Amino acid sequence: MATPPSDLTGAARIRDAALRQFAARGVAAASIRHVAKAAGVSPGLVQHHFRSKAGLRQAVDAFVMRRAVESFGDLIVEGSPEENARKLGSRIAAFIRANPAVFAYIGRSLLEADAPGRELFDRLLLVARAQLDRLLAKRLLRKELDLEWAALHLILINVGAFLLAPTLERYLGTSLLGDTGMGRMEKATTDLFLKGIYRQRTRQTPRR
Amino acid sequence: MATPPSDLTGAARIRDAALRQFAARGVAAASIRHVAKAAGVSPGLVQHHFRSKAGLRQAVDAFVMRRAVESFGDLIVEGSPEENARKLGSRIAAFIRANPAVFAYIGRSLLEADAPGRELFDRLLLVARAQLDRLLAKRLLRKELDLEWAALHLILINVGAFLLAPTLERYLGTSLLGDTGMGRMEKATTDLFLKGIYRQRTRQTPRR
DNA sequence: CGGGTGCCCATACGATCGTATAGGCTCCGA
DNA sequence: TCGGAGCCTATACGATCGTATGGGCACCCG
Repeated sequence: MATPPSDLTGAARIRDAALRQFAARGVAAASIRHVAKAAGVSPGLVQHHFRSKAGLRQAVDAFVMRRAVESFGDLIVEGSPEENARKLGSRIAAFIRANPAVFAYIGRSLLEADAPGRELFDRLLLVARAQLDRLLAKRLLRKELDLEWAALHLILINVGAFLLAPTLERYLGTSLLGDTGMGRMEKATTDLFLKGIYRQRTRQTPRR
Repeated sequence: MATPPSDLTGAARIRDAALRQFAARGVAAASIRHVAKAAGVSPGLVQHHFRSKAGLRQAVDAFVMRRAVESFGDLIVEGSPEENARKLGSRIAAFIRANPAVFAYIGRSLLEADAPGRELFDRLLLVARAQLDRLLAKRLLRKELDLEWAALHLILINVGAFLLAPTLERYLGTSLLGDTGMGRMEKATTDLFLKGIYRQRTRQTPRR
């Protein structure tokens, strides 16, 4: 109501409402009329600014990608594996905390394996792969690591957690977004990537 | 056309078609008319056997639950962490290979956090937790491991992979269900749980 | 032989979807 | 002053959804 400054007028308000509706209901289930009502405008205005529903989704995708790139584009690599793992983990956690709707939308979008969802996935994967490549260049990764699957694991765990957030929260008893819930997930996931789940063996590492 | 034997007449054929359609498109997006066409019957017959779409979903849920329980109830634990990780991985892989549609539907169902989805999740989690508890009793797990999140990680990676299967397959270039695709995912995931992704440090690991 | 009980199909109804179209309001420059 | 451009609303159309209803056809028991 308080007419937030510049950006949040007109199309931007619709775009934000669409992001939230898409994330909450899924792109297919969120109708233009829903989005319009959530944004407090008429359905016709949605078509006016974005030609069609596909156009609206394109705008949302572009917005999401902008946020993702500016949040993960500048990760630096230095120090021990432990430092890096924790840094990556806390960076992801911070992004989720700051952009919960954006993150939820990413998960939804990947589900619908249509063209926009695929492109979003490709670009997300590029970010993950870039980070892994930097770690690889610093020789911080296991030698036989399957790089492609490692990137997928990163995405699956984080995105998956938010796709199933309502279910997970019921199980864990706390909000996934809260400080305690987020911290716990961050630590568990970081430890998984760092050490796996099994007891450390006195490595003789018998090379296959 | 070839009039499949006994079970696959009438309602069963509709139920199977519904399972596949629900898994592929999501429950909301798969219409009764789609299901009917996939089953080769008229839309009216679907209502006749299952009163409504909710009734149809109930039938599918019951069928899926039966399959899941009979497939994971008897996991045994023995041997080294490596053995156990590989055994668990291959068991999951075998189930997925044998029941791809069932597994995909489970993922979809978890997404919709309604009552059937929640119950499915609870029972799935029970299986994962039971397996971890058995590993714990054998002292095969890291001491400070977050057991609840470890179970979630197991589910997230496997379920998530299949939720995003079409997208992943395009990226990996092979079918997730094929021998090569499945084997690669199995190995990568097992290795993640076994060793994480980072280079093994020259562990001084002073006992425990 | 006659009537009922399961399968199965065809049609219809109201709601909601995406989209097209036309009309108002405001504001600014010629 | 006035006319066009940009934002916004209202209404209408065809398609598709879930569901209700009624009618055929086969088979079986009286």
